[in-house]
Amino acid sequence: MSMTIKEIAKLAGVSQATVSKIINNYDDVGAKTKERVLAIMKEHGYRPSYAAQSLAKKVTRVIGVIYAGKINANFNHPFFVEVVSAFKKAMGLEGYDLLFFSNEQFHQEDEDYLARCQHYRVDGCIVIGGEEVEPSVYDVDKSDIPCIGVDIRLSGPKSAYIMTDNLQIGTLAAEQFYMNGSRRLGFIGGGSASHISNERLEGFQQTARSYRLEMRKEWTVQGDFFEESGFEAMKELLQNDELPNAVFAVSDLMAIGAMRAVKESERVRIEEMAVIGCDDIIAARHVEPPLTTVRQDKEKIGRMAAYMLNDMIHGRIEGTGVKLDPELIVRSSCGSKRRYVT
Amino acid sequence: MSMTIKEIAKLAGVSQATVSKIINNYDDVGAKTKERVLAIMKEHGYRPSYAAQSLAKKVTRVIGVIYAGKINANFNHPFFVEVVSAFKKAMGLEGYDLLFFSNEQFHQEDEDYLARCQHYRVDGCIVIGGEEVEPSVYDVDKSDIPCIGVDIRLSGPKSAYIMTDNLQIGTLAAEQFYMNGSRRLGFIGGGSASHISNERLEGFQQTARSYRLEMRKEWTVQGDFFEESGFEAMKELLQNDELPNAVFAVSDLMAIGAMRAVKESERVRIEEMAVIGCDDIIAARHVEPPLTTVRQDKEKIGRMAAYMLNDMIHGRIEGTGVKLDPELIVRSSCGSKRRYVT
DNA sequence: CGATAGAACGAAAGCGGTTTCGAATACAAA
DNA sequence: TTTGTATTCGAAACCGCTTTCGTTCTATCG
Repeated sequence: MSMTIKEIAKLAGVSQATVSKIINNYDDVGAKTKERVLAIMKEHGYRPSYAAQSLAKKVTRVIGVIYAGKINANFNHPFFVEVVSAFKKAMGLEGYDLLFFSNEQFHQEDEDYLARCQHYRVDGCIVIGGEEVEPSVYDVDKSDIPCIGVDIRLSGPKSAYIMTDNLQIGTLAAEQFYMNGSRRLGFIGGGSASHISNERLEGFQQTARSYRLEMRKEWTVQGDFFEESGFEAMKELLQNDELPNAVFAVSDLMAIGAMRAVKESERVRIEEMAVIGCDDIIAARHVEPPLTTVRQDKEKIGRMAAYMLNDMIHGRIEGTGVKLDPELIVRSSCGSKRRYVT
Repeated sequence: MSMTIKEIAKLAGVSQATVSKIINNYDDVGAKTKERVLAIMKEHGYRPSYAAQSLAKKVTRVIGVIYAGKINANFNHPFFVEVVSAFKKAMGLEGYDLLFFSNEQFHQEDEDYLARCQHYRVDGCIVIGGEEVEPSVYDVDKSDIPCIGVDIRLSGPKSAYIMTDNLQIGTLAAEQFYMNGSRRLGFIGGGSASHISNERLEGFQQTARSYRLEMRKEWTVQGDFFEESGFEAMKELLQNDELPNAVFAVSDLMAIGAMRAVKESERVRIEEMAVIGCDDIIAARHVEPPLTTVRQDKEKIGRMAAYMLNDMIHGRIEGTGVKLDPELIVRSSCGSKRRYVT
């Protein structure tokens, strides 16, 4: 077992209080005493108990990380990996560690994540993705711990959110199809319960309409943001008598799966089906053909989430919502050099 | 602020002890009392303080996650993402949450990760990758907290490690090159200080030698496991007067970068350069040409790491080392259908 | 009816720290 | 020498919860 502060104190012939002051850099400790105690601490590899400290100080220096919803948030989804990675780095600079809650036995018991956050008394928390249409269990408003949502709209005085502007995402995709000469547009969504997917669809539809591009409802199918679902979705799409000549998938993973389905089908060649994805994950540029995609600045999202959360923790800002601009990355899966038959 | 157990006790007209017993499911509290207290707790959204609990109980139910070394361990490296994801899931099933330590301000202060683990009094910890040749700072042996290393050999009574058999990895790659008809072999490593990279090289060399395949030392270059370094490494390789006709990179990311370099060069076409990677990350099958790779079972590594750690925590096993078998996945970047000129 | 064994509950001593505030000591100025 | 002012230190209360152990109360039995 680890040593306690009391033992160190005894060893050094001083009081607990003095040792504690040394740990916390108080300035009312003599230089020689300090040195001596420090030496003893080092010699015995003493580390103060975090639990005891945070109990006494009422501060944890820990941020809770919550993967919300069943829809699309996931520890190993490339989009979130990048976001969380940037978030982790930025929070680390501020001295925070990250606590990832297990969600495996979550649904057994009727406790929600926020309860876990309260339980741990984390200084703040980040909720990752998964906004669903039905009212969510994340009753953030009642909580008084600072919370930032990524791809999920959290409201309340101590909560904020950040996401890419989803309407714009849809718009950019549709515009590119127009420029590319595609006239018949399909859509692969992330589930009809997913808010962000629906908003992208909305932007996509609006723009398609204004350019007089054709969209049929049988050309709109839903997946779950992951690759396999994109593959299945495209297979389903290819069942139709008449086909679109372009498809926008709301995630690169699904777009990649969709392209695979096209390649495997004998009905249509990949050159005849323009594809646009969303996110610009690393794999996007490596697939064949390289994937045109609506890029989200994952690094920035993570970093800003950290800044905003940090500000909220220190009472510097009130809860707000931020939307970032997406950026179209044109590659040959829907390059402007190619022309498609209308 | 959250309520305390004392307030709940007062509200319910019972003692602290009774409330605590209810929280911890003791069986010496009356049914009616229990019900009443439970109702009050729910009504006020009471959650016991984790810090206070773990201080009193001396148990944390938290596992520390450490990304070790500067070489290759990284939060967003696809290999580790998969491993940690599986680990997280398995530990979650056991009721553990994961604490990710920030390493951003780590090197400023002279404290090592294990100290952080001790500080938090985590029940166990997992150290991810980054084994280096020089003696590491992870003085695990001195620590008494259960530790499992992934891709890093931890020793000591309370520590174990798990990794894929690196010699075999090298062997499989070389054998495939032989079967494929490649006779001149290049190698892209993960840094000469990386143990796992060096072992793969060793297996590769041994097998190459036994098949009498040619390896020149100028055909062996070092990267850092990430894509850009593979790109640079291949560019460097291509400077040579004479070239290999096959290259084994110790990570898929580097292999992908290397293929990109080949494609961009006018000196040699991608069809003339067989490439094998390692890991079998998701992108491997999607690049063009699809990447032949030595697969590591990332899911299994993560899962087994969890089991082993769990066993160690409960004193069921002593520290050991486990090596898993790799598996060759043949795709067209080095498929057996193609033949290379010797 | 008294004795007795459970059942139900509470007092109090930790767990390992922090922090306030007063005491003791040192040193400078008067 | 006396007084005043820093400087250095420690006693003790507290943070919120767990757990032991003893006490009280109730129900059952001879």
